[in-house]
Amino acid sequence: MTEAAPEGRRGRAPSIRDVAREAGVSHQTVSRVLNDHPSIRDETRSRVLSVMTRLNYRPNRAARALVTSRSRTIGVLTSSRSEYGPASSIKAIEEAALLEDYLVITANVVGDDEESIARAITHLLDQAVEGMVVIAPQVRVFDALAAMDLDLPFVTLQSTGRLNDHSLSVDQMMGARLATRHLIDLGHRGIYHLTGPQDWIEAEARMEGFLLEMGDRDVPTTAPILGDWTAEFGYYAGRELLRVRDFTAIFSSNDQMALGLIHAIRDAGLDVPGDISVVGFDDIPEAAHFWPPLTTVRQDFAELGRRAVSLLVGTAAAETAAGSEGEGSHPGLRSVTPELIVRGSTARPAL
Amino acid sequence: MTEAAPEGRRGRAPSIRDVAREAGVSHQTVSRVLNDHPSIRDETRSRVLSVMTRLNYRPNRAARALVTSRSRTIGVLTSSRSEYGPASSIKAIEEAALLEDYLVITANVVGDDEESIARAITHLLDQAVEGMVVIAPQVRVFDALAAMDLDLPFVTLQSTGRLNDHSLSVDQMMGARLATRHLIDLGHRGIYHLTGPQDWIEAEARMEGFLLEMGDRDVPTTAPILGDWTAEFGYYAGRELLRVRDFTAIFSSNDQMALGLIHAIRDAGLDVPGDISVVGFDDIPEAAHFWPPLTTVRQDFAELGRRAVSLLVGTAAAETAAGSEGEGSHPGLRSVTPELIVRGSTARPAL
DNA sequence: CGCTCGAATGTGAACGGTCACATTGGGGTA
DNA sequence: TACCCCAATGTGACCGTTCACATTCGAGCG
Repeated sequence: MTEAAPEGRRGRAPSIRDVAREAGVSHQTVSRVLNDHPSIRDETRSRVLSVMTRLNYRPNRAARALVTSRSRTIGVLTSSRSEYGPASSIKAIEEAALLEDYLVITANVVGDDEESIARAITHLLDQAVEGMVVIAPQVRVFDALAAMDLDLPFVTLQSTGRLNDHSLSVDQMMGARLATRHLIDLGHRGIYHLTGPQDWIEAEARMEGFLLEMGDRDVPTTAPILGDWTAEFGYYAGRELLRVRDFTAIFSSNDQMALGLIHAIRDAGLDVPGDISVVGFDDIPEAAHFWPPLTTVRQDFAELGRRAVSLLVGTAAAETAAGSEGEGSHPGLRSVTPELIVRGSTARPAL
Repeated sequence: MTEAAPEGRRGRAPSIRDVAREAGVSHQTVSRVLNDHPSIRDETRSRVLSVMTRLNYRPNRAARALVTSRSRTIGVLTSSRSEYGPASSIKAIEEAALLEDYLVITANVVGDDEESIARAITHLLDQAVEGMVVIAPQVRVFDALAAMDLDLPFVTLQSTGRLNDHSLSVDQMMGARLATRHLIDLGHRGIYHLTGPQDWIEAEARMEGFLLEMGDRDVPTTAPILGDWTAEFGYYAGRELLRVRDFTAIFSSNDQMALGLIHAIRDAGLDVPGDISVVGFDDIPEAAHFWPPLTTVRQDFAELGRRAVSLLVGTAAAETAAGSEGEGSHPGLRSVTPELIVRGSTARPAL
């Protein structure tokens, strides 16, 4: 009566056995074609392949994962996913992973408490990821990661003195030095630095670069101002700073805060760069059209993402193949050099 | 000799049967605990649960997907993934999906040719997604989707006259009308509109809103200028436009282009809003700190993402439960009202 | 000419869950 | 008291793939 189904099982997608039957071979032969095993006659292979396309066959990833216990999945752990930098890196990660036939899933750290960090990590673990890319570079995330002592390979896109087995980064310190050097070279001596949140590793690195460069050039250093990456904060920080005008330049840890700063400076009736020079960090696409166009440090987020994947996939492959080894491998791969982009927001200080 | 493994199988994660053995129940009972089946004695349940935590048991998603043939995965199809709007929506989608215990994977459409669109869709299909959210709202993507006539539920985050079964959107047309109305109310009559790429559905909707409002108010319309969403384009468009100064206001289809426009206007020695008023669209976080702060239309990207998930998960559930039904359901859910944010980039026209 | 070997293919058992269908053992009811 | 029912649990098959181990067959060789 109700045994309608014209062929195959009720709505189920065609399986390897359906293909096998149609092609007149065993299911194992089909499997071999899928994994291009060497000893398959060309004629057999093409016959199987043609049946596959005819039936619109798609290998079932779940079944494969089940038996191989490999998910071919990379997890990305991130906070601030919608910001330009992370978003660009994620995009690159996905594209690179796709080429290696890996799947990418991301988990957001919503708060910065232990629990939400753990929840995000757990989410990734539930998907049986084979490796992780950490873009949310709060120190706390690393602590959580360490505490769970899972033996997953992971890579962070931020430099960190502490965990340099895993780190891969734009040389933040160098970038900060470039920015600072530029200001000093222009003749500035009263220079403030607006940092990112203090538990962000990259914020720390930029601050360190700033302080080192100031020290090297014997410019008296000022206390860094702890920011939170937002334009909003930059604006208020600028207002505070301007109450005592003991500076002629500011190096902001990212472009958004620089934008806020410029806004505040202009609100105070002053000119950028006439009265005060501002340097940002990141080179977001809008930076070239700020008023004035922003001098900033460009980082190649996409490159970072691509390298993260190659490192991770490489590691995974190596681990499968042989015992663990080659920590210091990929020497040139680990650091990407940032670039100073000079635009209109910096000039020699007024006398 | 080599039968080392202290307990359990070689390195494999604990399975439902391991838990069962330890708890002295059958594997099926463990399964029932996992799916919280009603008829399980409290004592049994808690015993099983405690074994689970002790063994650090994690259900194997692949196995579950295999037998149920449900992946609990939502696919997001996107281009321009790193821009603020899409990125915000994606973030919200992920958070909402997580609550429903769904996994989110995204696929980027890299070019806009048929092939890369097909590749992205195929990628999602390979993961056996149960539904799709389309954020790359090029008309072409829909054509491709229609051409493959898969019976997946999908939702687009952009309004479209054509596919309104699936659409869910900020009322783009209304937003555009609000922006345009604001300019007209201020007294502007020479108003240009800078659109997004012509095959973007939302660009089209905004353009339509603009034209309708202009018509309603009997303001002579001008030919829209086809843009590409970038600040760069806004800049060059501004330069071109300024060669013939037959306007006093511009409504830009997004904030980035508005930024470029302002840059061009200022380069030409003119003032915003003194000489020319500019309105944007999106209200990206930086917009409040542009110089001048940008008048724009805010859309709630996150809300959109959340609703997309609830719609999709709802559909999936409904489809499983009963026959197809309720197309027009969720009446208020389908449209999110945008809001005009008036800041400093608009003013009455100079005489 | 019989034997070994390897290329090409087949067979059956996993993998870790869920599903459909038993199987128990009281408690309420006729 | 016999019966039925339901709550609580168990049993075995199955999902679609890969893995380990056959099997077949012709070529090369002593």
